[in-house]
Amino acid sequence: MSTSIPLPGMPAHDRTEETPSRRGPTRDELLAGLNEPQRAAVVHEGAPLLVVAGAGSGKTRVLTRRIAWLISERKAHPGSILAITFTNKAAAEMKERVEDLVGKRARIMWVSTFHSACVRILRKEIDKLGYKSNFSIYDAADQKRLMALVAKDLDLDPKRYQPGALLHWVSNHKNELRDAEDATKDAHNKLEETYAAAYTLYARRLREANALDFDDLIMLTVHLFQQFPEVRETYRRRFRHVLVDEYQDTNHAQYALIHQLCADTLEETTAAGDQPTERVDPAELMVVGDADQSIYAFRGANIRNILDFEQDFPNATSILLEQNYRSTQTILTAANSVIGHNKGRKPKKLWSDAGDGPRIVGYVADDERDEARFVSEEIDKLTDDVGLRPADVAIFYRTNAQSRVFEEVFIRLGMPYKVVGGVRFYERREVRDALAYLRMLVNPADQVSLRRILNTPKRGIGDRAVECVQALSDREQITFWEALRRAEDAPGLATRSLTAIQGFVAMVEELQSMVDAGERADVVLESVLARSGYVAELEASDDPQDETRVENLAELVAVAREFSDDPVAGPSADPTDVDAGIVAPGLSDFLERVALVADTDQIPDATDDAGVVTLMTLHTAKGLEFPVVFLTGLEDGVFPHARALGDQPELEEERRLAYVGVTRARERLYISRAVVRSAWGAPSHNPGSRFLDELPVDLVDWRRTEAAQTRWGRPDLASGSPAAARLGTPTEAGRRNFSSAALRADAAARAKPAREIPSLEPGDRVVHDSFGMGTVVALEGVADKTVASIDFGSEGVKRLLLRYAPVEKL
DNA sequence: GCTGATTTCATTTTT
DNA sequence: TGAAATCAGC
Repeated sequence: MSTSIPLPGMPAHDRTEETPSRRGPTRDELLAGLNEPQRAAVVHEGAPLLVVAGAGSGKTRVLTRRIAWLISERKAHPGSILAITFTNKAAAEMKERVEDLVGKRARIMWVSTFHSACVRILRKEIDKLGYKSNFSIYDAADQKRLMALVAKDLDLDPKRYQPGALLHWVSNHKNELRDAEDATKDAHNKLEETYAAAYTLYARRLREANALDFDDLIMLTVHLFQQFPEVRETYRRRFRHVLVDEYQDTNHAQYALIHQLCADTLEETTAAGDQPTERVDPAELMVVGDADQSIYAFRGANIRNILDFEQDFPNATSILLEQNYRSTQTILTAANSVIGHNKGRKPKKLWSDAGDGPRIVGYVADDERDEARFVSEEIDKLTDDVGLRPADVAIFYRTNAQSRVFEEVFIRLGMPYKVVGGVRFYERREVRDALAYLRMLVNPADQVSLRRILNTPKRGIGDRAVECVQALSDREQITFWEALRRAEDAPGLATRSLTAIQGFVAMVEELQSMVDAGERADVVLESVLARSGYVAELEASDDPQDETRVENLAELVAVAREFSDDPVAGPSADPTDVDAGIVAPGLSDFLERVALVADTDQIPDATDDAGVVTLMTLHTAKGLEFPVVFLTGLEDGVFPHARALGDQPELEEERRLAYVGVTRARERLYISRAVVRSAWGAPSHNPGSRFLDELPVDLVDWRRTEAAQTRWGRPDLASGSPAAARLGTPTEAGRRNFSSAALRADAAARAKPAREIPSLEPGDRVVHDSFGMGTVVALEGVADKTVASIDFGSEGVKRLLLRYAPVEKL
């Protein structure tokens, strides 16, 4: 396999096709409509550059114009540009926009996600690390299954060591570039030793399966560069310009990768070695991001990367983009005010010259259904009075589960909507099954996929048979697949099972010969579905769910067909791959695309779904904007989430999430909460979100407050009763916000008379006679019926009736 | 080996 | 509340 990357300029063939009619854009065109700092970022030369881009400050514009500028003005070869985004969708958009500016030659740029870029590199180089280049890529569900197997093999108590927790731990290590060996060395207690053991076995199983998980893609690329400086230099020579979007969401491994490619001083990996590799000047680096929008710390993103950029890359400069082109000043002031409560952030104040716009509208609902009803009525009003379309409206919530109430109420009221996210297409059981078939055809060593489909549909190969085959594979040191092929050698295998296995092996081998013959992905897929009896089983079923399953599979076939038909879908789009012998997109290209591309985004396009309201979590909302935004469920325990209440860093992340939510709105922002919300069956009484207290009072027009509910029952919805409105004004409320702080104190006071019930609020530290120290997470009920959910750390979260529970406030 | 019943346990998730 | 995972019982 060809391992060297042709240098920029070497593959001349891509230029021949270029349409000479299209003259490149002029300097003025490239800089048109940019403000001063934006312009500075576009034309910046030399030292590493950090662009701190507040929400809506036009960062995508800066990125695309800069790339166009590099190509057009500074004569950079497109092949020498590496631009990293966090989603494939963003990558595709950026590529398209640059192409619009400078023409087709932009196509050979590497505009991709970290993961795609790494896969591309690893497919060429991974043999150096002892893997085969047809490696499988395991997603979260595969990882979980594999880790569950590992835990079972190690005889770990599934209560104490949950696969999810183990994986999280492993993932953290990988993100820190620490392999299983490092983890084992650093294990200082029994617990860590067990975790390290799980990591070790998990890593071994992955390797045996010739599979990488998402974290491996990055970590192994970094390891590759560290262990093979000459490979690294090849890529350093190639990429003269590196641009990274959403830099605040990079983890350590990703940072290290960038550092490998762009830093001036490389750690002394070569010093110990023999022949010093020839040094290459560092690439020009520009990173763009906004620390205030870092909301993926829970997944390993390290906000320090952006905060410490100037230390990490000496003589770096930074540019601050504060002018916002999206929202009204009211919305920005609210956003600035909320985010201002985070500590240790670099000061940044968004501003706009779009005018103040309408005030923020607040609403306190009786319960979550009432909240949904309010939202729906308000949307109706907006469409009638202001001429907005439902598509202009987005509804955000903290957790996916909250979408259900909206769906129920919207269906009843006839409000058209679309939920984005939730159970995704590629996570559906039938889709995963089908993909598992395809993956094991390409990479038979892929044990997780193989075992997933071995008995799906049911063909009489049960646990017992699997154990026998596993024993054989262990004894003979062969892969599970090899063991299946030699099943007749497996002791203790029932004849029945053996026949079933042989039938399965024959079927797979036949399908594999299709793959080897280079058959199209959709054709292979259809054969798999037919030959395996998978579709037949679903069609025979009378479960209505199975009907949609068949439809989903048809959809998957359609996706595969479209992919196979698309001449630029495969790696052949990159001329440097042509000499590697890869021509048409094949099955493995399809699998790669599927593994690395999340759902082809279902966010309604303004043009084709004009009549649909969009519902999504705050996380999915990042990067989007809507004329009208409803921020719902603003309750302590919901948003901020209960798990974050007792923890400062997590609380700050929640606050950034709130900041992201608020800044999605262009013109109108609604904030709402429910006094009572049914969570997991039992209704609970939630205090208002502390973020509500952080909004400037005069910016919010409270249509209804909690006081309105408790004192007057059904409120006047149109504009708020005079009394309620008065209570919402700063003067009457004693210049306090009408939400949590005041009301929490109120509730506590009213709860007092009963007896010695401690007056608690979420976040309070308490001590319990037998559970020890804990943090109050939530409160339900009033007076002597108050039930507190208290997190006792390792003891778990307990729900205690305060009247009896021996708890004491600290 | 397969099935219905019971039990368990619930963030966010660009890749 | 509801989905998924595990467990008896056939």
